[in-house]
Amino acid sequence: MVTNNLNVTNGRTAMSTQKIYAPPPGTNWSVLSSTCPSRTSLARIANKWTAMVITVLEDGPLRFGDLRTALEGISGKVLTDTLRDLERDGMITRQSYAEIPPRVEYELTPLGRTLHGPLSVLCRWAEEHIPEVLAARDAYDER
Amino acid sequence: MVTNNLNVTNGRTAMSTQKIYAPPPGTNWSVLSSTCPSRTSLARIANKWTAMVITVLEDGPLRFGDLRTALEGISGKVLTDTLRDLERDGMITRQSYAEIPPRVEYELTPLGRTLHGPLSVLCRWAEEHIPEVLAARDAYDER
DNA sequence: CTGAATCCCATATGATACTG
DNA sequence: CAGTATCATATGGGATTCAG
Repeated sequence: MVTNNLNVTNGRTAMSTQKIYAPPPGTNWSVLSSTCPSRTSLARIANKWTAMVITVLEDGPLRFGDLRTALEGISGKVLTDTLRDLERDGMITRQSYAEIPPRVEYELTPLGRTLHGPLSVLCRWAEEHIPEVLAARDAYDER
Repeated sequence: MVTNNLNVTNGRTAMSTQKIYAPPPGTNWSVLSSTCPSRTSLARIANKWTAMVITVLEDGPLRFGDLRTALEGISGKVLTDTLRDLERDGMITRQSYAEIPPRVEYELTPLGRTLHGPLSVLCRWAEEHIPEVLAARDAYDER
């Protein structure tokens, strides 16, 4: 199941969006506030699989199996859950074709595309700084 | 306990770092590869609490209690675990003062500081796009 | 055969009580 | 104050089974 692990009362319609999410007077209304809905959003995007999915989808739509191959090692369930969460949050679209064998394609939405830059930066950071991180781990564990 | 949830054989010393993490010939050696150590790194940084901790620490060292206050809603245990993981990976330093009452300060390392930009971008993205995300959720759930 | 739901376990996270 | 210990629960994730 796709659960919403967040301690926030959902807003209602898209129309009233701006009003609902305005900070109460005198409140620091940021991702740091436990009552701010943006935390739900941060939890979704600051996530290992999300980062990889968005990064991989940049080059165009991919079907389920291709994503699974690209994201070496992800299980079917986790990929399904991740994709559904991303679809729900408006980051990707899901296009199912009535064919045999079945074909389902996932594609970045404009919103999702705005996330690609930031997330790919993160992926690159991870790749570029492994040596330093692993060295730090070695040093730390040696004590 | 602080666990390492990763499927990677640790490298050995900092000296041999460059050799060990060179990709086997013909391999796409990226964060997408399940055998690439950078995944361990990505898992740590692409994380809700990590993003918030690094973001908050940018303005200078903070002590445990201040961090806990700033990161509204985090439990002591989780904050401890998160900080220890970040320290192990060389992102922050921990300075303990022999005073009563005790004082412990956490500070970004140069390595950690290189992460601040990318992660704060993510936090800001979350803050700026909540309306769109919540609207998308509304639309999705309405079906 | 592809995509995804189900079952089940490991881990992550959180609340609470306790200590130097 | 800054943790640790313990316990309870939520979530992540893999193996398997199911559906079209």
